[in-house]
Order: sequence, then structure tokens, then C-alpha cells
Amino acid sequence: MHPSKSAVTHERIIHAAAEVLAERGYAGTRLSDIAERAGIQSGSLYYHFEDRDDIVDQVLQRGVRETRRRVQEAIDALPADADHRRRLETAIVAHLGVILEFGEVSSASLQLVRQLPPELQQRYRADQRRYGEVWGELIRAAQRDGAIRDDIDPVRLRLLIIGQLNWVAEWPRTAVGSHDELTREAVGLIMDGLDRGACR
Amino acid sequence: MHPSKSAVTHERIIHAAAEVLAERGYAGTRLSDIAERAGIQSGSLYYHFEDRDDIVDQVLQRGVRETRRRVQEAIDALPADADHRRRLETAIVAHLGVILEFGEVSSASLQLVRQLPPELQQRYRADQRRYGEVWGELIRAAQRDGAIRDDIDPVRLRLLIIGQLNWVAEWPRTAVGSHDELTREAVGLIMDGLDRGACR
DNA sequence: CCGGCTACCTAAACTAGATTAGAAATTCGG
DNA sequence: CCGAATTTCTAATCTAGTTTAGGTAGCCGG
Repeated sequence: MHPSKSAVTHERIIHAAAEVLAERGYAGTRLSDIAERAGIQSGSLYYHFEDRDDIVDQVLQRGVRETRRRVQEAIDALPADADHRRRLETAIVAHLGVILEFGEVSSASLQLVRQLPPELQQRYRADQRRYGEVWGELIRAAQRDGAIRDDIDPVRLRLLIIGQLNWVAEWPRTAVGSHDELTREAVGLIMDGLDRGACR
Repeated sequence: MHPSKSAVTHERIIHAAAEVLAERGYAGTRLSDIAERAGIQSGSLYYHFEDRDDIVDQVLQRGVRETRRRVQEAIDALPADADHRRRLETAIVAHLGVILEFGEVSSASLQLVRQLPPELQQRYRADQRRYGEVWGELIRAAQRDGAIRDDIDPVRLRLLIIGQLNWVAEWPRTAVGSHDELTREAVGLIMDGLDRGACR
């Protein structure tokens, strides 16, 4: 089965919308902008989507879900006996990977929440919470077994880490540089900050 | 001299606008919302400001400048012989302090840049760069003297740290908790991550 | 108590953008 | 190549929000 023409266009629209959302914010995103980047007329968007919010909704949903999927996958791919620090490090690399790869989409979905009308916001928070849980597990387990310092509230620790990674999506492209190098640096900064007393 | 009535209102508007901006983003910020929170009629805004963008501009400008001022002040207040780590730590505390205290304004000014029309964006970037320089100095000096690890590019290091702090403005209020505690935790996380090899 | 200045209000004009209805074009199985 | 289904376009409508123009109320020095 070939992807129907409609499916292809649908995809193109989602991608275009993600870019515009990241650039302009929720309210600043005009259908005409999306349409232009997708190479169609703005009226034509209504063939593929209910309305403006439907587009936004799908973009955001895809953002979190994709991120969660990738992080979960990366963790599951570890050998069963991988220790806590290794698991955390893997999650960090995966999360940052998504941000670097899908800068627009992920930063859009991460950062736009507050701007959304309550209706959209609510549906979206559920997904976000589910993703937070993945990290919550990792961190609590690591603290419980003494693999990382436990003098930081686990929730705040999660937010501090994820926030640091998320902000990378805001960087000017020139600062990002090599993805590998940045990843190495970010992991180093975070992990050594997690190290509790012990020397390397 | 008493602050003129106009000055007071002006202030109230700026504050109201900052809140709305943080909530709704640049394009989502309606004059009517600002007016409502400031307790006046939306047409009356034009007595105090040129136009919509003028309001936005002043909010953002105040955001960065106030942040820079406070951080700079905190550093200058240190004894002349304070070491590099102490200086960095002070900057972190000060920056986070602004975010916690002026959540709306600072998060607005930090996060909205990309959404702005080019005109506003440019004027704003200049201020932001100047603030970046304050940190740039601190970090480069610390690395030069071996006070912190130098295997992370100084620019990226600055962005990683500031970004982590900035994201706190995005947190749900419930997660923030005690300001002192959060500050302690954040400083700990960052500083120990900066420590290279040495044991505590 | 008057005139003028400051701070604000009201309502109407203007504009940009979302949405809709219906027509045109494209695709594709037969 | 035909015609139905799919996909896209066009132009008009509707709405929300910014801006403008002109008016009004309070305040203050004389």
C-alpha cells in the first residue's frame, strides 16, 4: 500500500505547522503561513483538518508522543543489567537527540503549552504527564538505590534536567555546533552533577 | 517628587502586559486583556504607549535589563578576593532569584524572542547579548584559572546553565516549592557538575 | 469659581485572518 | 479514454482585535 496522496499532504502540513508554531507561538501561527510552507492554499487546509486547533493539536501530540516513544525505546534497548546511571544517561541522550533532530516540533510541543486555550491544554497535559512518569521512574529508582544524590527532590530534579535539555531548542543554530559534542558536554555536565561524593 | 499618576498607571500596564505575554505569547496578547488587568479601557492604552509593540518592547527590555542589573550587582557586592566558583554561584543565585521573583516578566522576556517580529527582535537581541557577556566573562575566567572544568565549550556551558534556570519559569507553581530550597538544589546540581575530578 | 491640563472613556473605522461554499482540477480503477 | 472520488482552489463572509477621533471627568494653580 502506497501512502495515499492525502496522507502525504497531511504530513507536509503537520511539519509546516510545527515550524511556524515554533517560530511564532500559538496565536501567531496563521493558516496562511502554514499553507504557504506546505505549498497549498490556506482554504485547502480544511480538507485535511477540522480547524486551526485541530492542526495544532496534532502537531503537539506528535511531539510529546514521539519523544516518549524514543526515550522509552532507548531504555528498553539497554541490557537488562544496565545500572541506574547508565539508564539515566541513555534517557538524556535520547531526549536531547529528539530535540536536536526535530528542533521545531519538539520545542513547539514543549514550550507552547502555556499559550494554549484550556481545551487543548488539558488534552495535552495528559500526554506530558505520561512522559514525565518515564523519567520519574528512572530518577526515583536511581535515588532509592543510592546511584545518584538524593538531596534533591525527585520531581524538581527531573524538571531541572529536562528543562536544561529543552532549552537547547531555543539556542541559535550557530551555538549548537556538533550534535555529538554537545551531547557529550550536556551528559557530562548533568551526570557529574548527579555524582554524590564519590570520586571518578 | 511623587510619582505622577501617569507613571503609576504606566507601571501597572507594564506589569499586566508581562503577565499576559507570559501566558499567551506575543501574538496572543490582546490589548483588551492587558487593559482589563490594568483596570482601564483598551483604548486608553494609547495615551501611555505608541502602539501594541511599544508595550511589548518595554516589557521585554525591562526584563533583560533588570536581570542583568541584579546579577551584576550581586557580583559586584562580593568581596574583591572571592574566587571564581563563588562568583559563578552568586550569578546563579541572582539569576534564579529574578526568575522566581518576576516569573512572568522574566520568562516573557526570555522566551518570547523567537516569536517577535524582526523589528522588535533585533532591538532586543542587543540587550540579551550584553547580558550574555556578563556570564561569558565569569565562565571564561573560571575556566582559564582552572576553577571549573574546561572540556565544555564556554558558550554552550553558559547556555546550558542559563537555560536550565530559565526553564524554571515554565514550571507549574506547585513544583517550585520553597525558593530557598530550590535555589540550593539548583546550585548544587550545577556546581557539582562543574567540579572536575576533585573530591569534596 | 475659572480655564487649562492630565488621564481616561466611548464608539466607530479599519484590518487581518479564520472559516465556508461551491467550483475547478487531479487522480485512478475500469 | 471515461467518470466518480479525491484533492485543491477561489472568492466571499464573518469575526476579533487594533487603532483613531473626539469627547468627558477630575484636578490644580490662580
